[in-house]
Amino acid sequence: MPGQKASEAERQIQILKAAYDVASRKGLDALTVRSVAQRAKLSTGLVLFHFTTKAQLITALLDYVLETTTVLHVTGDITDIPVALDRLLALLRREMNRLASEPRRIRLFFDFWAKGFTHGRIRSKMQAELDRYREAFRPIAHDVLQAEPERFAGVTPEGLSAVAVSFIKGCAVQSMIDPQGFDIEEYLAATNGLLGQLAVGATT
Amino acid sequence: MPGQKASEAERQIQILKAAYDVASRKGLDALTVRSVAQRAKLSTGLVLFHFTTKAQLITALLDYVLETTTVLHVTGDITDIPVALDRLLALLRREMNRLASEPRRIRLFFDFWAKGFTHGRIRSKMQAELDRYREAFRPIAHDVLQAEPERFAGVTPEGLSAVAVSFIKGCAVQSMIDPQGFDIEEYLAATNGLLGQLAVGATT
DNA sequence: TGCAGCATTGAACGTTTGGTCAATGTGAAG
DNA sequence: CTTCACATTGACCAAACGTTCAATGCTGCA
Repeated sequence: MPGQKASEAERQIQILKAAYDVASRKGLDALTVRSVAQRAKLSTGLVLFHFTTKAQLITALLDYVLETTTVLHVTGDITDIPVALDRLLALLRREMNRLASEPRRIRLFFDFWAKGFTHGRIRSKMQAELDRYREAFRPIAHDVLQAEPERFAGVTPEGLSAVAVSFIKGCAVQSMIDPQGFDIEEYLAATNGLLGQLAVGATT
Repeated sequence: MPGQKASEAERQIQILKAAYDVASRKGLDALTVRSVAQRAKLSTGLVLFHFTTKAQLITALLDYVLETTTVLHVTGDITDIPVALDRLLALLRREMNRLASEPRRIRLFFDFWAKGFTHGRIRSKMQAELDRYREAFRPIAHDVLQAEPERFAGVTPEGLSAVAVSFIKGCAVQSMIDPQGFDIEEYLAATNGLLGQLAVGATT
């Protein structure tokens, strides 16, 4: 039964959510115009009526994922931590917890990341997103270095935030493929032992 | 013109190399029985005659990639470095250089990694490979901790090697998507600043 | 030389894909 | 109520896919 109209924006969101559902569960390879239509309980034609082409649907889905996933929110409870290095470690902990708490979301993120190898449009979006993410670490990295300049001589805020981001993404690589064997506390204990102890001694 | 026989092993290798060629250039999505056959200059039928099914060809390609790519060789020139922490840093440097020198190989590695999200057989192989890789870091991590036990109190060899591997894989995440903007020296300077300076002071 | 066994070929098949389109129903305007 | 713009449907298409298979040539052995 054709008909049953809905506003443009509503339908777009409905379809996007269905696409997200399919892709986050079964992977981007399983993202089919038909599979999306089925999950949204719409016809295949309607999906393409609103997004014109599958490529545009994928691009829209990527935007949706980037908007809701990777943004680094430095919330108040972290800003309030007095010692800069503790702030950084708290941020690392929270980001690592996200890996465990929303694995499907982040798997989809990396699914797009891998697709970026061969698809220029996707690559540039992922590249920009990784840059944004690293940039969000910079203020805290800056504070850490300023708190103990003599200790971290030669380390730039850019370098430190790059290392922090690499560390998190590397944890993701391990955690996505082996969620069970991924032990956050072990990672944090090692990181803390490598960086934290001296700092605690220096600032107290 | 049918005929033109070759030994079983020869053909398998020829086909595998063609498969590697296609997958490392265009990605796993472009790995088609036909594309492999075309690059190997064989018929489509012959590819499946030797590998029975596309899934088996992919599995064989994964084995081939894992055998030739991720193995961590701790060569003599690194073993000879006297200070343990310098050994670790040298190893990190060499692994990071690999990211830049064989990007296609490593991109294919991560292409498989992403496919592992949804394919159990691939996932378990990748998981085992990541475990092997981390294990290869353990001896050096052990040396580092033993050289300055009071400095790294509470850090286990397992924890340190896990952090080292995460760092490398995280660099890969950045480097694969943005080879140009990836600055090895900046990463190493930051890492060295975070870890190395104190150690150098302590051991000289 | 002739035969048997197997590697090799390419056409063919069934399925799934992204995309098109005439037909149909819906909701608002007149 | 009629009309009209348009959201919606599902059948349909061509292309590409993995896979099958009868036919065809090699090659080593008798």
